[in-house]
Amino acid sequence: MIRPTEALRPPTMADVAREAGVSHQTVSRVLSGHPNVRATTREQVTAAIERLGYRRNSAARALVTRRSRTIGVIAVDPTLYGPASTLAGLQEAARDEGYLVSTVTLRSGGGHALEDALDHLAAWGVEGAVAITPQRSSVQALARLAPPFPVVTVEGSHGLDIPGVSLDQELGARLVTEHLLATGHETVWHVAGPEDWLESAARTEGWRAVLEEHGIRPPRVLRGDWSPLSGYHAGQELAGLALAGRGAAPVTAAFVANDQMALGVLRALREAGIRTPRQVAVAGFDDIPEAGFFPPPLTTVRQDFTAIGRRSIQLLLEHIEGTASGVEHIVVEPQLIVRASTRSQDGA
Amino acid sequence: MIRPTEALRPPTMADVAREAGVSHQTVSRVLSGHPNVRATTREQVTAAIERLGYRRNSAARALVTRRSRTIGVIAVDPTLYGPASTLAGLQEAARDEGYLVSTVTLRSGGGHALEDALDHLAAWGVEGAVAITPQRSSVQALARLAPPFPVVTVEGSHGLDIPGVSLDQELGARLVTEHLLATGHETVWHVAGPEDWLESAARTEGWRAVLEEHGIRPPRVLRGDWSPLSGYHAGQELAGLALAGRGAAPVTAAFVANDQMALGVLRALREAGIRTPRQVAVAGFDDIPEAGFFPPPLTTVRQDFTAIGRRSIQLLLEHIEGTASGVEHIVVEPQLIVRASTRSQDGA
DNA sequence: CCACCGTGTGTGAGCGCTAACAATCCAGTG
DNA sequence: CACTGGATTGTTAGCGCTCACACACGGTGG
Repeated sequence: MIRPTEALRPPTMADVAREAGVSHQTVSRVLSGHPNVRATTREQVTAAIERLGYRRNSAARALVTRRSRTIGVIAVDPTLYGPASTLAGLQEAARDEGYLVSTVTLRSGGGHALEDALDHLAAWGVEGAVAITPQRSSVQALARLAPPFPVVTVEGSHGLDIPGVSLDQELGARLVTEHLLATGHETVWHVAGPEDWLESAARTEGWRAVLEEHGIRPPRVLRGDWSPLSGYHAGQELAGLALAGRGAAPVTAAFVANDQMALGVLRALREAGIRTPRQVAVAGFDDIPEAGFFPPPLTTVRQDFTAIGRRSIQLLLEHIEGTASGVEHIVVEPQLIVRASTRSQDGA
Repeated sequence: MIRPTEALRPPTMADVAREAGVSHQTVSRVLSGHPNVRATTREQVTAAIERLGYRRNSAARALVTRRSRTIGVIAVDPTLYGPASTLAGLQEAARDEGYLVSTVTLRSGGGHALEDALDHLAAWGVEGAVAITPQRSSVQALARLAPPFPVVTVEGSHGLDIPGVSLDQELGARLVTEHLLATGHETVWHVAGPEDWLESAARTEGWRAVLEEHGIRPPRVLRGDWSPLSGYHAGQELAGLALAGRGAAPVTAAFVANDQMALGVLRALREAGIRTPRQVAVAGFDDIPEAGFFPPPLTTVRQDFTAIGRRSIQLLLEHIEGTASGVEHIVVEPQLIVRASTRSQDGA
């Protein structure tokens, strides 16, 4: 049965010292791998530790060293695939570095919630924090708050004076858009994410830039909230435009800002009797595990979330150790994954 | 710019005491809401705290109170929708109770990884932990390990001597199976999850029980690994059976153990030219956000992950406070969500 | 008028650890 | 053979906080 060990208080360093017949300082030295300890002494101490089941008290250590060896993570919606994957990458990286990761999830993205979260982390003495705050408002709040420890952002440092790691969203969007144009489409429609999200803005920007470079006037941007339902609504609108004939730009290709919305778009098109990719090609962003099994399998942009997590921990540690070189922005490259939803264009 | 405050060490309680012209103990009393402090004194102290930007040092507090006010969470694959949602629920609940949540993710589910994770948490002095370890092997390892703090499981306490919270998986499976039979199917096929997962076993059990209660001999169980791809393979097998004609039990309905695999099954059926639900009805489990937009929208079982998270924190705190009444198993009820993938059976 | 009590406040000890310094030992050196 | 210096170990002083206790004060009751 799993219970706390008897109310006996756990052994202290002094207990180990007594058991091993040395001073507590020697125990401390053994534990921290100090070189100047005779091998035999070291063994005695190790044996005593083993025998007593001793474990260093992290609170006492933190008190005297002023280092909690804990870092905080602030995540907005860890239910979404992206944040969840980043989180997982972060955890692993931090643990490898000997840090404990404490996570705080934000109910809403509001500036006040973020302040509370930072407070919560500060109260527990984290040495630094990673903020997975892809909303513009959150990042601005972060820049304003100036917490008592270094903060690194994930997907949020654009143009602000905060170090961070992000995927090259714009490049991802460019890859998709170029791909669609190369497949023979006259133009590419776009279903964007929420306006407040930096990722969303960057994706829209990449899409727009490519079209303009090709001398194409970008069609009106449709907008969703990342959810499949919002994609569905956008899809209905696209379907209407596609069927209405050539009012404006022809609807033969759409770049949807994430895979979940793309699923909704696909559904709406199908319901309207529009075939994908024959009549309208659709591409997404994220490469969620389901994407390869959508009807049809979705062309999308893969993000290396593990790398992002790892890099951000690395960057944060540099700031904690004070070895950071200014305000750095690390950019991770995305990868285009071409699947059936954009293949074999009708008129190509 | 976000940086640690100057190398000046942060103010201590003694600083506040001096500033307010009282003793450090009075400051402590104010901070912990002790009643016997004169109102004017309290105000002076509060003002001094404000002025200095003072903050209690949690390490010092933890050292003397022997309470870290931190709880650990061990999660297996926080990328999956279920664990991620549970995690989110946990976080919120814990924070409301004034606890910090430290998460450790398990690379693999192996017993050794779990031991490492517990060690990691123990090293930081968590007061208790929630283990989201839906695999049988993990739970068994947990039962064997007996860590120095209370542990509560989520989806893992079945039959073992560990308190825990779980969804009534069996009931969920029963609801689905009953629903499919009620729609007129002669029998229901089943695509199970990995054998090692308790959730998978319970779902299979519920399905089997219902069939047997109806005097139906359960068909052979197909098995996947929760991924869409494995569902796709299972779907191909089902499609083969469906088209081969009536060798054994007719394939007109399938209960797939999670939504992601169900997506794969749907795809395989579609590719084989089998219509859903007209020829084969399909139901899933989890109600991931995408489920309502599958082709066709998926009948599934919804789990209230937030409730599960909340209840498990509650249970854990009871064990930490010592007010727990034995080894309790809390069961949360699932909800059947009927959508198009099982509606309008051909022969009904 | 003094023992008694409750309220408000201060004092001292110590939580378990690390860092700085002091002490000891022993080999090598002039 | 005292003398130096590195290796090894011990001693002491806190880190910042809470707990237990002591103390001061005014009001009661006998």
